Amino acid sequence: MSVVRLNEQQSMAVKQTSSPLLVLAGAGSGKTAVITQKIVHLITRCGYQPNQIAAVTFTNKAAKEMKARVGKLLGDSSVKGLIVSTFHNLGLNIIRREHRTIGIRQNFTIFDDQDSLALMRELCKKDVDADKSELIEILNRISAWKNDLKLPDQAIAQAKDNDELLAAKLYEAYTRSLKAYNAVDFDDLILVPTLLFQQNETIREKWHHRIRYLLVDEYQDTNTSQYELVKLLTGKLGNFTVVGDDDQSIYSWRGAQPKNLELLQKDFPNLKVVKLEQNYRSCGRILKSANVLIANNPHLFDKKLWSDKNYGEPIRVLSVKEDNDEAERVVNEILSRRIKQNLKYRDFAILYRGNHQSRLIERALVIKQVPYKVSGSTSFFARAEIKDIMAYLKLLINPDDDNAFIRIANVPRREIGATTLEKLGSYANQRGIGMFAAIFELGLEEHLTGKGLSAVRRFGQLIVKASDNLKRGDTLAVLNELLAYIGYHGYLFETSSSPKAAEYRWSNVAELLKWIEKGIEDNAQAEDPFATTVTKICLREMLDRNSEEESEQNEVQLMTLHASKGLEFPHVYLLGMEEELLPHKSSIEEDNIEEERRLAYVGITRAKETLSIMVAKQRQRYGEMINSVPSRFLEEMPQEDLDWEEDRQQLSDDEKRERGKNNLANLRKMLSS
DNA sequence: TCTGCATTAATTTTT
DNA sequence: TTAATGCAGA
Repeated sequence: MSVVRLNEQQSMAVKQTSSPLLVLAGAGSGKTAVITQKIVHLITRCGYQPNQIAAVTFTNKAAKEMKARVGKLLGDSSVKGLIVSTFHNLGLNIIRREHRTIGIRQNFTIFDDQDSLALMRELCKKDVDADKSELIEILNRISAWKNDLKLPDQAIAQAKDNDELLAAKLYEAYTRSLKAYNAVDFDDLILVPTLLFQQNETIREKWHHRIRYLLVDEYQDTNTSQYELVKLLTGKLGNFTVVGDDDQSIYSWRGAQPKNLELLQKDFPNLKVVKLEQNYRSCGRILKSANVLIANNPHLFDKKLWSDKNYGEPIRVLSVKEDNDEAERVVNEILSRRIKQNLKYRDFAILYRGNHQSRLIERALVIKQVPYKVSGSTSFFARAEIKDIMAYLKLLINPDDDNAFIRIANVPRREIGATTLEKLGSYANQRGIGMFAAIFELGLEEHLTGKGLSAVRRFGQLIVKASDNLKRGDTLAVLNELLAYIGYHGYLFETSSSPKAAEYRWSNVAELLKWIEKGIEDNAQAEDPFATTVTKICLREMLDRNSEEESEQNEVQLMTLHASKGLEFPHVYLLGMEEELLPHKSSIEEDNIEEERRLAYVGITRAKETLSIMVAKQRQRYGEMINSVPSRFLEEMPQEDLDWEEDRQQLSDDEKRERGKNNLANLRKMLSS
């Protein structure tokens, strides 16, 4: 690894440091190698100190991998101070350092979307009658405004209709609540630093000084506020390298603006552009199919990916009767190919459009006792028991977090009902303080009667005591003691449908505690290791923990197409290549086929050696079977490279004849080409 | 205030 | 089909 031969373009990309640089890096063209080599180059050849360089990615996984690679090249000790983090993490660090100027108190909470939803529900409770999907709709609008650097007053002023005006007003209220709770949401992690840099030249200069060179991975995924942050961080000098591929832009729903690639040329006239077009990952046929497919999309930049690897096996299209068969077929395939071709479980990846699709596959894998790993699923954090415990942790760190307070004041039941909370809330509101702080105010006694008051005060003391203990004792011991004291284990048994379910939920809690233990160890040098750990968990930074251990693990990889970006696998199974699934129904309705095509492109280009595409004729949806049609993307792919294979037993004679014809046609095409 | 039953919505992707 | 939500009654 330490001796990496770069091709001409890669080498140009690494050595170009005098002007801003855009690297257009096709799938599998070695962009991570370029970024890591460039960091090395900057440090060893250009006189940069490691702590003057920042490399920004979008996922924790990518950041972790990049850090490990650079560490390997230079030695872990000599990259001290080098920033390799996600956009959100970088923003978090800026907010932490500058919290005073921003007007946020230390130990602020990070709201994940579950928290935001709970808050929005609370805000709507009073006068707006909205169900969950409407709340999410409003939150999405707010998120879009934030990503577009629009503040509440602008949103209100520019509202086009009543719906929008309502959302804009809720945006204002939401922002005020976050402020009061001493909390920020995911979008704020970018928005707040960007606004700060826009408004405060001194601080901007300070960070210019701190970060002299910036590298951005997956640049096509940046949204408006992220691009603005990049510009503010690098200033007019434009000491940056951004790497991106418009064909792999799959996050427009999150505000990503692939046109930021073009904007760069306008904003930085001295921008240099380097294209990486040699693919080192996939065999020729897979690459060709991907190219042919993506040629159906319009392009910002021309790019011709090529490979000098061998052509490889045909791409198999496995057509099965229904989704159950799909799962069974894939698992059987993996089992037999593993034996026949002497492969490891981890050589296989199963990719799909939506998280729910993993369920059937998981079941089949469990039955056949195949070890597997589902990655990128955030469902862990959606679990009630995890949300409960996280709320306790957040409240311990930030007593102003009313959101957390409301969630757990009565969990487990301690006779603090809705009415009591309501009264406490309005009192706190009127006094302009947090609910937790309000508990101890004498004035509260006028608003709450004996029973409610004592229940609330008991709860307050519980938190105060635990918080005091945390300052002294061993964190984990204190947390365990707290859980034992509130009887959370017992509570799970009372509220679960079966003891088995309760045990499972408790094991989730135990898992969370294990993460915290590990986090505290890893961040022992931090000012507040416990708070740091909780923050990292909020940012999902510990989702795929101990990546080194993990790479030793031998498990079939399951993930969504989105989660697969940036990864590669020898053998890939692409599930559900059907209309309404890929492209997804809602994308068809919204006429956003191009992004779905890119998603398919990403999936196909993950494969190094073989690709198998699954198509089911019927699929269960909301409990009833519906017929499905092969995806239009299959038609767009080069037919001579596809090998259709029907499930033999389920073939009618007609279908067999049809298949034969097709195969013959394919064979002819192959011979003639 | 809590429990149990009935009704209904969900399946796009994530830091 | 499953999971979450809402309502009625104790």
